[in-house]
Amino acid sequence: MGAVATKRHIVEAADSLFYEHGFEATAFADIASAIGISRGNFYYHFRTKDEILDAVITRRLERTRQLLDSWERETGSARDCLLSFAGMLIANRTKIMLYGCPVGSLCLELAKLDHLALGRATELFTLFREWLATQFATLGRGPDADALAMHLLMRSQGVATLAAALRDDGFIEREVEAMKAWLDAQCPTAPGRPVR
Amino acid sequence: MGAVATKRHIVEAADSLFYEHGFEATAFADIASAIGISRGNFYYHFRTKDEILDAVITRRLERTRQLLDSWERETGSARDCLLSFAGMLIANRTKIMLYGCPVGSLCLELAKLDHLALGRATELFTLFREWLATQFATLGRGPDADALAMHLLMRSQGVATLAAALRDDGFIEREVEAMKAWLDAQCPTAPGRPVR
DNA sequence: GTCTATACGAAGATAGAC
DNA sequence: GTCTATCTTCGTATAGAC
Repeated sequence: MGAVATKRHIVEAADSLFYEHGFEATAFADIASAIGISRGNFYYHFRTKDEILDAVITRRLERTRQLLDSWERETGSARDCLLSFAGMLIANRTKIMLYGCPVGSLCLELAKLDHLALGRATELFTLFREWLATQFATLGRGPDADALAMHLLMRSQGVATLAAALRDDGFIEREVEAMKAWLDAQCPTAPGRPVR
Repeated sequence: MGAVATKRHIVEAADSLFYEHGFEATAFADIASAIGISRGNFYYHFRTKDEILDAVITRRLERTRQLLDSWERETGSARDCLLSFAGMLIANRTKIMLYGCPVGSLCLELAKLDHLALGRATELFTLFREWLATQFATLGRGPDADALAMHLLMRSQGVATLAAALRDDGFIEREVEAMKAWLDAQCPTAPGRPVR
């Protein structure tokens, strides 16, 4: 197998395992056995575990950008973009009920470890934050755009954490509905919206 | 030093360290050096690390019950009780910005570790959930009491996680104000509330 | 009750053969 | 590039002296 392919396999497996079991709890042996290589082979591609973490965060940033781009391409309006964000909680609910949000849980773990990579992991939040703010600004909420983006991010984090703790999928559905109702109330130009 | 006192010191130190650095990342050596005993002395009081975790959760449950009781004693109404809950995010904001919520972050870590103690840690959420629901029921929101309690819990979790990731204390203040405004809108009998 | 000394295993990291 | 073998450190846990 080529070096590029193996390296990609390592990062893909590490990405999943860091999400499902945490960064610290994931050993090289776990990643190695998941993709069928030896532990020793690791160090040809990465010198330290921190380098793998950095590659995982970089991969997540790239994939998140692609996801946000696809939402913009595939939906007709900023309002639909915001609904796509809320829908992510439903689409990923099986894993969220088991492991929470991959971004939030990683940031929390790195914060407790006082790990230098926390800043890079937080970029994932910043990416969502600025994209969401852009959508709200498009909807005429320019002055409040960032606060509204943070509020929506906050709610997604709360739903993910509580769903993982209580293992309750009905809760996710109810809160996503409430989130969409809140979004409707924030979109002054949306059709069918009751005027305040 | 007496056995009871030493045992209490161990649990107190473990409680703090599990919160600040995580359960797995905290070694016996860390707890031992924090309270000035030897590692070996540990096993006179606890046989395994899991036993310490159990004692920590039990301690947190007891202290949470005391906290909720004190809120009921010291405030005049169910509405004030709910405001006390929201105020907890302000009172503990320094630590929340560094480590998130002690309940949510512990549950997330135990979920990823597939640890048996997750159920016990979740009891902490259940304790808050039922107490909050009781307050909402007192305010005449009986049919929605549990959903309202879950919504408030959800928001507290979202605020704590995002505050820890972004290390932003202004964000906590803004979201707590929004939380209080939401609470006002949920209290039909509260004085000064604008009627919908 | 608390200590020192130590056994044991797990995990990150390295060396060198193929 | 990938492997096996090995080094080293660390962390849980145990044994036994004081």
